[in-house]
Amino acid sequence: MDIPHQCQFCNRQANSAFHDLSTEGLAEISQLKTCVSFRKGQVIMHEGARPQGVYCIHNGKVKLYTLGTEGKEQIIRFVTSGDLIGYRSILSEEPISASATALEDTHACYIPKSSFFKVIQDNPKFSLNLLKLSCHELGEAGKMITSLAQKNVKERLAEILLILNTTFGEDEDGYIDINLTREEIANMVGTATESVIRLISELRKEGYIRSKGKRIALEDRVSLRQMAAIYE
Amino acid sequence: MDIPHQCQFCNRQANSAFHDLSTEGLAEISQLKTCVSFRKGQVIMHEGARPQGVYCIHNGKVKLYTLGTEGKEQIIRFVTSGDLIGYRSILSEEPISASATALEDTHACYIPKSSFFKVIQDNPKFSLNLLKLSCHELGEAGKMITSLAQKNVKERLAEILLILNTTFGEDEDGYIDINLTREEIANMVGTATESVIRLISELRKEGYIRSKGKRIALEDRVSLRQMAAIYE
DNA sequence: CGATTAATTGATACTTCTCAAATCCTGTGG
DNA sequence: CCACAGGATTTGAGAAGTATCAATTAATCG
Repeated sequence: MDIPHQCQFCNRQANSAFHDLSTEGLAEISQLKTCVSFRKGQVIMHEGARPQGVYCIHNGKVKLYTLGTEGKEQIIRFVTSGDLIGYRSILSEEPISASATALEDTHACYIPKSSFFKVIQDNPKFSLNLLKLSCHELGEAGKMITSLAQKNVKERLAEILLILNTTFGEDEDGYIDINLTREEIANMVGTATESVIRLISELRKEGYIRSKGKRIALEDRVSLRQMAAIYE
Repeated sequence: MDIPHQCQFCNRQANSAFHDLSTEGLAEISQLKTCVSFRKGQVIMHEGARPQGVYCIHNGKVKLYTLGTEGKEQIIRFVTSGDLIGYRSILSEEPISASATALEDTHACYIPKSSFFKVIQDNPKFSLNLLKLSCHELGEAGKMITSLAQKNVKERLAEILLILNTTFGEDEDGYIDINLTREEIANMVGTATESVIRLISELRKEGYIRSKGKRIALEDRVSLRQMAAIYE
C-alpha cells in the first residue's frame, strides 16, 4: 500500500478533518508526517498512555475500546479511512482514554504533536473542523449512553448492526463489510457473548438478518430500525 | 441575583471556557450578551431544537438529558456555574441532542450564535479552549459508556454518588449539595426508581452513606470508590 | 390541613449472565 | 492435501440481577 507523500494528493483528505486545509497547511503536514503500518491485531495506542502525535488512517479498520472491570473490552467506536486517532487525548491534555487496535492490516500517517498544534494554530478553519468533529462525536456518545441505559440487549444489537452497516458498507453479497467476532459484537452491545449469539440467531429466525459464519447481512432494515427505536 | 454587565468583572469567568479570553474579546461578549433567568423546573433547551445561541451559566444547576423510548429521561450530565449549554449543537451544526432543565433557579447569560462564532474566529485561544473542553467531555462520555455497559446497578450508583459529590460539593452537614429525586438518580444510573431506593438503603445499612430524606452524604469514600471500581 | 407527589417495601416475573459441554472453523505443520 | 490443535461458536440449564406492579407510608406545597 502506497500512501502519497503529499497530503494534497491524498484522496482520503476529502473525508477527513483536513478537508479544507490550505495548500500551505497540507504541504506543512506532508513534510512532518511519517507513514506507518499495523498488522491485524496490533495495538496502535494503549489506554493510559500519553501520545506524542496523532494518526490519520489511510486505509484499514480500527476499534477504540476501554478496558472495564476484569479486563473486559468495551468498544466505544470504530475508526476508518480519513479518521484521526489520538487527537482527543492531545487536545484535552489527558492520558489516552481508549486503546486502539487494528481489526485488519492498516496504513496510517503519523503527525507529531508539535506539528499538529502548529497546523491548528495556523489554520483556524482546521481548528473549527476539529471542534465540529469532536462536538459531533459528543452527540453520538450521548446517544450511545441513552441506548445502553434504556434499551434491552436485543434492541441494542439491532442498533449496532445498523450502525455497522452504515459505517462499513456491504460486500458484493450484501454482508456487512467488517470481520468481527461475536465477542467483539458483544463488547460493543455491552452484553455477554452467548447473549449476542442467541439474539443473532433469533433475528435470523425472524427474518430480519441472514448470516454465514461471522458474516451478517441485514434483510429488513425498516423493522430493525423500528426494533432499535431509531426514528430519524 | 445580579450578573455583571461586563464579563471581565464576572467571577465565573475563571472556571469557564472564557478564562483566558483577551480583554477585547470579553468586552465584545459583554456588549452582545443578554441576561436571562430560569425558574426551577423550567426547560432551557429542548431536544431536537436548533439553538440560536449559547447559555453561560452564572449560578444554578441544570440537568442535560435525552428522552429514550417511552419518554424516559436519561441524564447525561449536569451543568453549573461557568459551564456552557448549547455549544455542542451550534458547533456541530446539528439539532440539540439533549434537553436542559433547571434543577433550581438559574441565572445565565445568553450569547447569540453570530457573536459566539465571531469570538471564536477572533480568539484562537478561546477556540482551543472549547476544543479542549469538548475533548475532555468526550473522554468522560467514554467512561460513562463503559460503566453502563459493564458495571451492575450498585456499582454505577456508587460511582454516580461520588461524581455528584465532586460536582456539587457538600453543605454544612456534609450532605451532597444537590436536590435530586430518587427518580432523577435512577435516570442517571440507568435503572428503575425502586432499584435505586433499595440500593441506597443497602448502602446506608452497610455504612457507606447516610441519608435524610432526599439528602445523601458519603461516609466511606474509599470503599465506595472501590465498589465503583474507580482506581484513579 | 388536605391533596398530591415522592419514597418505600414486598411479591413476582422477566431478562440476562454464567458455567459447562458439544460442535464448528481456521490455520498450521506434516 | 489431510489431520489436528486451539480458538470461536452454539446450545442448554440454572442462577443472579433487575424490572414491574401493587400497596403503604412519608414528605411537600399551596
